[in-house]
Amino acid sequence: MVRQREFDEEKALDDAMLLFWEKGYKATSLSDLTAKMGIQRPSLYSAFGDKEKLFEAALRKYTKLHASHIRKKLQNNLSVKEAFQTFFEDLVEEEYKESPNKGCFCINTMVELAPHDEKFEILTREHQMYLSIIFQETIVRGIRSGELESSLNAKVLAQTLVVSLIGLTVLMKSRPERSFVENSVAMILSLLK
Amino acid sequence: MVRQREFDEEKALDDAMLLFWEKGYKATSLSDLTAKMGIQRPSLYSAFGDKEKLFEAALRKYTKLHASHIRKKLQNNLSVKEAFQTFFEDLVEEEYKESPNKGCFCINTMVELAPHDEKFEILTREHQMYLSIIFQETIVRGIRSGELESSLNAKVLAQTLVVSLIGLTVLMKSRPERSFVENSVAMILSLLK
DNA sequence: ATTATTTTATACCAATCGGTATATTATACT
DNA sequence: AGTATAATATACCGATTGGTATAAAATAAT
Repeated sequence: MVRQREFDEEKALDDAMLLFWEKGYKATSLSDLTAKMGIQRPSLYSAFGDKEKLFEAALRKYTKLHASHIRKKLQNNLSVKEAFQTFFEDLVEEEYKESPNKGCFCINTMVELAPHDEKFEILTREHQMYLSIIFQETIVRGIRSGELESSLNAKVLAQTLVVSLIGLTVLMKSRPERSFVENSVAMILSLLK
Repeated sequence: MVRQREFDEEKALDDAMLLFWEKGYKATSLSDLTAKMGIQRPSLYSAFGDKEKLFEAALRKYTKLHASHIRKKLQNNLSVKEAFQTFFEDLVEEEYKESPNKGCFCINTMVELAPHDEKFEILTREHQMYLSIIFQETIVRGIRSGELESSLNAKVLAQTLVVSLIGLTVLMKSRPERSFVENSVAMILSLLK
C-alpha cells in the first residue's frame, strides 16, 4: 500500500535553505517556498510540518554543513597561520562575488529571530560556541607544533576570531571598500603570534 | 485657515524608531506602528509618506543619535585606552540588561535590507565608515599625546574596532556567556598598544 | 460668523499571508 | 484485479497586510 513521495526531500530542503538564507524568515512566503522547491503546499506541510519547522530544519542543515566546511578548511593547510589567513581571505572573496550578499544563514537568524524566540537564541548561540571550539583546536595545534607562542590564550583568541568573523560577515553586507575588510583581516590575524 | 497637527512628529518618529529597531522592517506592521505612535493611519501617511519612508526617517534619526553618542563617549575620558575600554564595557553592560536584545538598529538593517535595497546598503555602509572615522580620530589623539605607539596604523586599527563592535553586538543577540564577549573585548583592546 | 484648508477618525480596499479541506491520482499489498 | 493508503493538485479559508476614500472635526484668515 501507499503512494511514494515524488520529490526529493533533501533537495527540497536545500532549496528552502537557500531561500531562507537569502531573504530571511519573515520575508520568505509560502508561495516563494513552494515555487522554489517545486512542490505543492500540502506536500510541504506533510513533509516538514509548517513554515517555522521547515525554517528550523533548514537552519540545522546549514549549521551542520557550515561547521564541517570550516573544519575542513582549517585542517587542510599545514600552517595554522596560513589556514586562518586562507579561511578569512576566501570568506571575503566569496562574499564579494555573490549578489545579493547572503552572508551567513546562522548570523542572519541571530539578528532576525534570536532575540524573539528562545529556540533560535539557543540554536544560533550553540553554533557560535561550536565554531569557537573548532578555532580553539586549530590554535592549540599551532601551539603544540611550536608554530604559535605558548603564551597565547587559545580559548580567548578563538572567541575573538569568532567575533571578528561575525563582524566581517555582517559588515560585508553593506559592501564597503575591500581594503576596509582586508586591512581588518590582516590586523586580526596579527593576534596569531 | 488650516487645522494644526495634534501629535508631536518627533515623538511619533521616536516611537517608530524603537519599534523598527526592536522588530525589524518586515515584522513591524502598520497596526503595530499606529498603536505605538498613538496616531491613525492617515496621519502617519500624511506625515511620513509610507512605511518605507518612515523606516528610512527612523533609521536616519538613529544613526545621527548613535554617532553623536559614540563621539561623546570617546571624548569624555582622558585616556584613549580607558575611553575604548569603557565604551566596550558599557556596550556589553547595556546589551545584557535589555530584553529582548535590540542590538544596533543600523546593524540590524545591514542584515535585513542592505543586500536587497541599494538605498540601505549605502546608508548603513556610510554609518560604519563614519564610526570608523570617529574611532580613527580618537586613536590619532592617543598617538599624538604619546599614549599609543606611533607605529600604530590608526586607520586600520579603527576599522578593526568597527568590525569587532559589529561582531560583539550581533553575537550578544544569542546571549552567550558574558565571559565570551568580555574576553574578546579584552583581546581586541590589546591591539591598542 | 463664514469660509477655506488640513487633520482627524472610521471604514474600507484588493492583495497576500499561513494554513487546509477536498478530491483525485498513484502505488504496495492482498 | 481490487483495495487500502498516502501523496498529489486544486481550490479555498479567515486573518492580516500596506494603503486610501470619505466625511467629520478643528482652526486661521476673511
